Amino acid sequence: MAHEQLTLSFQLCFRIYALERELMAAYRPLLDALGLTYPQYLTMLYLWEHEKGTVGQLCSALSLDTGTMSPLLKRLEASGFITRRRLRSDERTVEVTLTEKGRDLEEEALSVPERIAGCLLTNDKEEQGRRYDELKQVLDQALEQLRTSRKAREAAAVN
Amino acid sequence: MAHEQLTLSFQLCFRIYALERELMAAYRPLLDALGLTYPQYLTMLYLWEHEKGTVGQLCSALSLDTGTMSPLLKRLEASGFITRRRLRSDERTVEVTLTEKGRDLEEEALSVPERIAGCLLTNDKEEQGRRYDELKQVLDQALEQLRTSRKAREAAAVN
DNA sequence: TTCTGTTATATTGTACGCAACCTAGTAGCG
DNA sequence: CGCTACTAGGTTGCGTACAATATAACAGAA
Repeated sequence: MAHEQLTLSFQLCFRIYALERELMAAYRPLLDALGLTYPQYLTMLYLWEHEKGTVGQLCSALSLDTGTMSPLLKRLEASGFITRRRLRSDERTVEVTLTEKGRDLEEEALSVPERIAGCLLTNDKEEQGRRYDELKQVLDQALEQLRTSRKAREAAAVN
Repeated sequence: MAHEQLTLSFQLCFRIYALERELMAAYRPLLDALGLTYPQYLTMLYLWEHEKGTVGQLCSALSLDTGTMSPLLKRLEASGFITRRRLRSDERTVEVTLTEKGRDLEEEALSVPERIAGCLLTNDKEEQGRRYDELKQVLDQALEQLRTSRKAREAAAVN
């Protein structure tokens, strides 16, 4: 029966789709308090670690298109967390830098990861470790598999 | 160090976020051929199984807002896959039904799940079973955990 | 130097996803 | 019947995502 075929991969894919949205719902109240969205938060995490970066580096770090990143950075700039300026050495590339306000935000964001870990894993600190490893490994396998087959598709499309 | 704290839950969350987009990228070429997006495909899956349903039932089945579902259904109607009409018994509720064209689409969509399974898991049929169970279980645990803590948050917000 | 191809980013258009709000229809109660 | 509360969907506004296209700057060859 057709529905047998459906259930296997459908069950996984729908769970991944649902999990992502449920996770965003967990982040939302925490990030709202900081005035950030999740992709903006990821951008700030990158900048808190590296202090600055080009648009291309940010796109590649978050696997995002310039069509997503470009307006996102404009909004972060409008919020006063970053500044953007073209490099004199190469006027094509735009360098993003933290402002004082952006740097200060890191302190407020310090509690976010732990609070999310509580939502996503469990409150039992001991159990957290086990689940963390398991989840991470399984997610990595799936990601790796998808990326591999995407590359295969893209290579095939050229021929 | 702050980055120790960050890495734990960040590593998981970013993987979930990335995995969802990578999965959508795998579906995209397959669904493009059918003239569907992934949420539209999920809607059609529901209708292929149940033949019809109210907007509320679809929202609840896919965990989507009316703000998402309502325009999505309009687009499916514009594509000729479904029709919408208000029930005479209760003029508030809108019933969605497959058209002939919508029903016919199921046949074309039959190969999608298997092809996705190949991208997401592996081509080795035997290995697929193991990975499937593992992934499903881990995703369910995470989903369950997030939903539980969301309900706790919402209950706390009332008080 | 000029032409050509490439690179880095920006813009446009379409479709989610969700919060907040709106509206019409229904139900219950006096 | 008239009032109120509730329910089912729809609308608006904002922020992603991403394909497709555009633009300006750079780099290398003729």
